[in-house]
Amino acid sequence: MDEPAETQPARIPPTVVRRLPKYLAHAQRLRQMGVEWVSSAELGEALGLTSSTVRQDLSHIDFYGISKRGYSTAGLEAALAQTLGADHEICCVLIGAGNLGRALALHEEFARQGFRICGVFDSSAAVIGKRVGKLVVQSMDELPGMVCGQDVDIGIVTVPHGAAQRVADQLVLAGVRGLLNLTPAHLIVPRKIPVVDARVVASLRELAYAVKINEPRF
Amino acid sequence: MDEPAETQPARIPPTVVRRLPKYLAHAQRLRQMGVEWVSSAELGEALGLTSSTVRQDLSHIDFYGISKRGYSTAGLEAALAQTLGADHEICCVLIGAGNLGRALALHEEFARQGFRICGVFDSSAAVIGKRVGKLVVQSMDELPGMVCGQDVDIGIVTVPHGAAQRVADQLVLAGVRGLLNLTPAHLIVPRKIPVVDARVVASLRELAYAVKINEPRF
DNA sequence: TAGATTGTTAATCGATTAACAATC
DNA sequence: TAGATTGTTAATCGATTAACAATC
Repeated sequence: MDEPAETQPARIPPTVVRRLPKYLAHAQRLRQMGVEWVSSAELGEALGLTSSTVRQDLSHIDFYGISKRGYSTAGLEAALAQTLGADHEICCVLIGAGNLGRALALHEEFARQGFRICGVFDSSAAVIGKRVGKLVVQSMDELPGMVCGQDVDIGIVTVPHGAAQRVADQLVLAGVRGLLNLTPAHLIVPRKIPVVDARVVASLRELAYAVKINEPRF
Repeated sequence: MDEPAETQPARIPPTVVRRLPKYLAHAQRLRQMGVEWVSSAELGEALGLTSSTVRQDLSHIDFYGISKRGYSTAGLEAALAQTLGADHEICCVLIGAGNLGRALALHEEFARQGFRICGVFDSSAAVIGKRVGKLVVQSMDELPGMVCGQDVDIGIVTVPHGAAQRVADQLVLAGVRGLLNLTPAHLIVPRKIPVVDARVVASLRELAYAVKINEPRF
């Protein structure tokens, strides 16, 4: 009924949100390397942006630089982690225990970055019951129980194109709050459920086009 | 010295290029399902775009729809494949034979879509010589020979953050024409070499933020 | 023919860059 | 202090949407 009273409810433009993880990764790395301060010009050079874009972007988070010194790497890291919600673990389930799915489940970088895979599911009897690291591939029937029992936030979809929409429906029904889509399909879900696409083949196509434009071979 | 005489040299805006692979995947699928015609409104609905965006996007490729019927799925697929260079095989090398790298090398979808992995490389003696499907992990010393011998277009980088820039330098030196970056690093390369980022962790962060904004839990 | 759907132009919207006063 | 670097406003640039004449 009132105006939003909390600090920082202001929504950050999508294009800026997409860059914030890059600043976070870079700030993390600089701090680990013992660098204490970084300027917008240095950040821009490291990430392929103008210093102007960097300052605009960082003006969206609750953190300020200091004239003549720049940004504290530790402070920047903390503020970005807080804004992005990277300061606590997030629980994910992964659907599709093919090569790609199993590799993602085993990818230590996810756990290091706070994304815990707490379940791997598949519909094929051939893989149900097999181990993937410390987990065992479960049947799709067990999905709803795990999602509501363990407060699962995110579903990662790594199934073939033809199965993708059905799996997305099951995940939404089970109650996940967002989907990471690694399939070629476009997933249709209720408006309240965000979907982020991470399609490697599409990225390869985009790259192949850029390569071709540079100096056509055919 | 002359004006560009070829057809279609006009450069397509980056934002459109990024959507073309989606149209291609969808047109492929529709054709396979036996659907012969599709309207801009249907394409938009299937891919989460307005019909206006669809018509604008398709105006950049050398293909025309027909009033009252829409676009021929087969014609659309062919024109998009031609524009994107998806009508011939592209040879890739993959650097980094960890979980993710091996999974990508084994991912049949790449081959199906015309991206042939013709070499897997790693700098760690522990994995050199091991099999990955039909390939054997090679030492980085053998990279330059393979790239120029086999006309390799694309290098796929799947190594840890700290090794990414060094590997990118080696790939560029060896002569690849574009890089697909799956590491958290931002790669700095000569202006003529396009880089496309496909960072799964960054995508997860973006998603986690969207989820948090929807209904904050913390 | 009448109606639906295209291709394209013009209007709106959003993102990036430039510029500069404030400030450490 | 003088100089460098921020935060922010204004200007530019590009992308999306709306509108509509052309046309099958």
